[in-house]
Amino acid sequence: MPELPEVETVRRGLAPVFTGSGLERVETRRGDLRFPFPPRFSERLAGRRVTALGRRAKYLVATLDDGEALVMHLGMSGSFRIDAADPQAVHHRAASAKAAHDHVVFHFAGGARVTYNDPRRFGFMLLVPKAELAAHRLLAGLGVEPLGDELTPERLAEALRGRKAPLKAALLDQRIIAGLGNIYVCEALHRARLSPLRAAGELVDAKGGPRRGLAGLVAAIKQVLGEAIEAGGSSLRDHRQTDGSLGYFQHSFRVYDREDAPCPTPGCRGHVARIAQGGRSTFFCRACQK
DNA sequence: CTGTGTTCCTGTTCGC
DNA sequence: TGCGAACAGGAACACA
Repeated sequence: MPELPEVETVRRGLAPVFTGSGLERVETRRGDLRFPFPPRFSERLAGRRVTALGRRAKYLVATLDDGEALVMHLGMSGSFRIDAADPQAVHHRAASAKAAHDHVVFHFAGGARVTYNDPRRFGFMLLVPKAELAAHRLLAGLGVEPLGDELTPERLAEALRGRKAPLKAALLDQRIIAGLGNIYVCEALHRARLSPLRAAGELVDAKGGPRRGLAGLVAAIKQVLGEAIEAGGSSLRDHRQTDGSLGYFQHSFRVYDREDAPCPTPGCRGHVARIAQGGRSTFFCRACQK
């Protein structure tokens, strides 16, 4: 379930392993995921050390000691599994492993392994020279990171000015805010009490500044992502979990996948509706989201 | 430039 | 129980 909080959770879980020992060997079990693997992928990684594991939007970026960067995207169904060098962990893994869609295995010098599994193969891996990262076609157009200081009501107003697309579509657009997906857009709009159907530009005043409501949206986005990361972090502490996709936060969804449930907004008597926007499900409350 | 629809792929769930 | 249809967390790309 890789939106920003899930990718960040994965990053935190993988970082100690990736930056611990050098890469001894990397196996690919097929020639491509969404895209073909880069030429000589395994050879270019073997013997390298990962100096840092970062994240940009929903991309994981492993910086290598030779000036390249391994960029990884989980698509819709990608997940990583850690098999520690610890024999007990290996033993447990043997009982629960399902290797059907294991496409890449990273073998580290200390004996640890990290396996990338992706049934739908919408994920991909790239090798990009560090100096060209910012200009890479997949990363160059990305909008602001929603966590941290860059995302402000003023900045968002600038990006939404004149937009006729519905708020739902605008927030899913990675060129505006980088890292939101279907779940967290629904959740943030509900918390901000804004309708996903509203034209995005309506939240911007004539001078291009933020209207009332935009500050609330920014706060809701940061809040829901922050809470999700906290919850995801607590579930990833258990590395024996074979499927990195469960996270405790799914139990905290207020509207996502809750069609017909009573609206959780205090005092609201509405129910969660489900509509399609751009071919994807939107969950919201018509009564309190305006 | 902006907005919308299609497409990649497999697994799971739902209605008959 | 079986079986086809609908749907799933993303986003590049084509096109009006």
